[in-house]
Amino acid sequence: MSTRIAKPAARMRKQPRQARSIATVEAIIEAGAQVLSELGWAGFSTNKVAEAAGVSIGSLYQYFPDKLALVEAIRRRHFDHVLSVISQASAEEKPLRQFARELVRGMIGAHSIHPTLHQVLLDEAPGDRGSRAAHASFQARYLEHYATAVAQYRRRRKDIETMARVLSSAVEGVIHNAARRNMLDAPELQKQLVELIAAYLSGSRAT
Amino acid sequence: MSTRIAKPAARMRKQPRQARSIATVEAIIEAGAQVLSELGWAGFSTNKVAEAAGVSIGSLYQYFPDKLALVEAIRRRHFDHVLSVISQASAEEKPLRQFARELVRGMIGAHSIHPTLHQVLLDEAPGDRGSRAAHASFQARYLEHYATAVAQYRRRRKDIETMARVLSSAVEGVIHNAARRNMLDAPELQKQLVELIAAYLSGSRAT
DNA sequence: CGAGAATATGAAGAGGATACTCACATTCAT
DNA sequence: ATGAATGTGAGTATCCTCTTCATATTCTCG
Repeated sequence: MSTRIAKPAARMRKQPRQARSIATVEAIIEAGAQVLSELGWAGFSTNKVAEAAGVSIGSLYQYFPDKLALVEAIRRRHFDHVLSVISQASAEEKPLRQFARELVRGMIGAHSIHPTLHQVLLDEAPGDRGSRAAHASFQARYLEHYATAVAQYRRRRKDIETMARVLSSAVEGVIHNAARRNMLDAPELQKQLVELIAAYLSGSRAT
Repeated sequence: MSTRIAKPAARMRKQPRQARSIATVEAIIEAGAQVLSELGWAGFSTNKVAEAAGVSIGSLYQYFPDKLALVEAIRRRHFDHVLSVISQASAEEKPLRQFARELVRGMIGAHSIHPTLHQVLLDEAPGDRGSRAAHASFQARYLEHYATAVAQYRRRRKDIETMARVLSSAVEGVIHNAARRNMLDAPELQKQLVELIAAYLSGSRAT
């Protein structure tokens, strides 16, 4: 923990001071995540978010200077969540299969509320201005957690970074796909995903 | 009427009869794929496509009755391509690693021109009424090819369908992710993807 | 050649969203 | 009670969008 960046609290026009406004801001972010997940970036409009939050459009602009600041807040919250999940799964040393199980369980949990939010945030929603740095930082820390896990079960020092990339995107691909088909809860799918991770990390001797 | 449309190659307002118009239609579809891949569904407008194709907007509507018919044509062409790649890789019986290598090579080839087209087509672009059936048919045949490959290298009959789903979405996830970062050509990534497939299909003996 | 069919053009219409503001109302803390 | 914090939503201005149509160009074929 070298660079301790205290929460810049996201670009806000005004800081909510009372409990009422804190709840409002929270409702807006939550509704924003929902709209983004369900309608995608193309259907993400400030008016729609305000309506979904049960709040007037004016209230939204009371705290978020513009649309992008809102996306930024949503992104931050979601990424923090995902990061904590991975961080926990790869925390202590533990048997490979246990790591895989915890990772899968956590990732599924992180995606089951807003199933496609993650992909929309990564693929569709534009990131610009000051968010580029934060975004890169998230990606780096995200991969780093995977890398430490990979390093733990794999000897070769060489391809660890590439393996982390491959593993993380494979896991995301499976979860994203399952989310689209409402199959996130299917236990046999979860089991097979665990198998995939374990098989890859333990290596194969196949012909 | 006896206007029997043998194979509605796509819902077209007019059939191109001369070489010139065939080239125009081709240019429109190609430009459409490009725009869709680069700007996503949100940035996919008929005017933009026409401009990218070096053709007037009028020409576009000469052959495609509306926007959706154009997406449909793009989708059809791309899916046909992908299907042929997988079909070829899983055709004859061959050693596991060879299958994996051919699959990876083919999938990367199919994505290297319009890197994110596949995902946009699956996730963002809406499917109109008539395309639902075609879309489902594609998904079924797509999975079936994976399933035959899985069945070939795996004994257990039980989870084959689930395994096919997991494998296909994992491969897509890795490729999609690599495409976003312009890393589709990185040989170590290709190699690791092959490893992932081989490891999963040959099973693990991990603790 | 020349007539009619095929193909190409792009300005313009009609419409719908959209992000965002502002003048004012309500509720809070002290 | 009084000012600060919070909430409202009709309205504005702008930007695009899809699609048409009357016209111009190019081709085919007898």
